[in-house]
Amino acid sequence: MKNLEITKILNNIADILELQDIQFKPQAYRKAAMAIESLTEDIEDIYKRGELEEIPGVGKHIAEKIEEFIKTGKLKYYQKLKKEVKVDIEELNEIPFLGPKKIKYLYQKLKIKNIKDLERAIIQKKLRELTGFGEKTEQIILEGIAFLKSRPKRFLYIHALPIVEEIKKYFSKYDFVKKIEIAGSFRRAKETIGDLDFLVISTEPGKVMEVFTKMPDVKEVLARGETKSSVRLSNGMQVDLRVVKEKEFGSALLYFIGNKQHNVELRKIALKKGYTLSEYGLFNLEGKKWAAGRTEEEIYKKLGMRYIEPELRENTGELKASLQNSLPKLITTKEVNGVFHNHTKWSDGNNNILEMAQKAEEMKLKFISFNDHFGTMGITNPLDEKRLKKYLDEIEKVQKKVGIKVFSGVEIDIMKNGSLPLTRKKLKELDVVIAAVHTSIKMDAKTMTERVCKALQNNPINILAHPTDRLINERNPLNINLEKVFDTAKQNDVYLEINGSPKRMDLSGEHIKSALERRCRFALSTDAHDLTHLPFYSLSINLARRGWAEKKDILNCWSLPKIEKALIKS
DNA sequence: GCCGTTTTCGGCCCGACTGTTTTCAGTCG
Repeated sequence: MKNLEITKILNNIADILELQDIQFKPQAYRKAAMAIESLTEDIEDIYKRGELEEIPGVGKHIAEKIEEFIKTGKLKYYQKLKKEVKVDIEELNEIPFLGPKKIKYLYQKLKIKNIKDLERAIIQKKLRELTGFGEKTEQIILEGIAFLKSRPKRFLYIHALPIVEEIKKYFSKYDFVKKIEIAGSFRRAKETIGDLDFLVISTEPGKVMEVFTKMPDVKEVLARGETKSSVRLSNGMQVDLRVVKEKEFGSALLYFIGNKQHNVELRKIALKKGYTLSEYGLFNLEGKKWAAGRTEEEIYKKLGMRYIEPELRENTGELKASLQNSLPKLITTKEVNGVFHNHTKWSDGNNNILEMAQKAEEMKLKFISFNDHFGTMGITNPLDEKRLKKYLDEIEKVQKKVGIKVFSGVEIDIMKNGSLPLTRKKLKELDVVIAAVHTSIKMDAKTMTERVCKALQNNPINILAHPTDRLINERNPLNINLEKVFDTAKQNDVYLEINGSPKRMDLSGEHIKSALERRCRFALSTDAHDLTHLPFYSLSINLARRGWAEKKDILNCWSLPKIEKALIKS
């Protein structure tokens, strides 16, 4: 899978071209890079079908370059460019507030090629002698380098959630704050969050800036203006806040929620319809007369579009769907009747079956499914055939004590050769069979794909758990051909798990969308190992929404009789 | 370098903040 390598190379080319003052080409390369990054399919497969130029932003020339890289593993054009510029643009461009213009100037004047050269020059106080640079710039760059060296990885959504709540609460006590709303990738419910973007309505922006930069958890004020400021919290998270007028709130929300590509395309649609769109509103091209901006709905409507939910704003077809009134009706928490894939003390969970079931009932769910480990992974205290029988007995007892449906089941290991460590007959006695790869995770894509597909074909499996097995910031996804797995799952009536465990978040929204296009169906799960993990199903709902899934696509949203019927394997 | 229901040529989203200037260029989102 060369998608990420190609993405990186195209972005690097864009950086170099920008350094060379070349107009518009950098944008073209970046646009193509972004499209390739968000592909869920292996770009080599697309190339083999001769469909590279179907990728938006990829034309004849970039397609040729991708082809060369796929065939030879190299790209002569890129190597030529790298020789021309001589500087380590990749590294230097990562430093905040240092862009192509300054990098170029620093090379011309001081022959600075990398971070090491740059640090040395600053220590020798050489930068401040250059026009356009001063002491302050030296300091900012030094801090940028320090930040880069110690920077945290992207934050998990679940880690950002309490911070968002706290900041909202903090502002609610000031009467000069009429409204505060979170935007950015958090609002789009991405699995990981780079920084937080807040939007405030107030007629006294000065006061808002004052209390924002003085929040108790602020470690550093990165920028402070009249209507816009940025701070860094003590945990390293950056928070941006902007104050707007009531009339601008909708347009500002659109702008701040993004994503960038969605905004760019939306602005183009506005231009085509005779408007210009910015964070200050929608204006008629002629006369610059204000046309809309109070709410997002109003702006979309004026452009002849349906409202697009933030989770869909990734420029992956939502704009077209909105124009054509064919947007999906996204699922809501209310529509989810229960959760699959929960662990108890019988394997590696912290609570017993009754406690978990009672908690689910308290949460007003209509069912819970227990799927303790079965197999070979010793560390999880897995069930064996002897304990399985007692486990099932206890589930039966708990069923009599609670007012919700309790499904029995296991999470069973898919062995290295694609077999399962329990017979077909025994598996069919369970309500819900969840299968997953847990061991021998370092396999080449072909072997891994065959392993998983074989398991799905030969066993009565209901749900394939965490299909990529990634752990955010900790473990890369499996080498696996997901498209093939999706097709095999579809053919064998296996539901794909949408695992809401914060570090897993697997499948991702992008993958769900791709699986949906292959007519797959899904099961939401918490992968709870503790009572307190049960609410994680809301994270799986985020993923389902980002993946365009509707009620009809999600097993958990159906009626109990329909679910029971769907779980019976022939 | 890409793209097309005004187009195969001539456009390509738009504005705030900062440091270093004395009106602006660079960077960021």
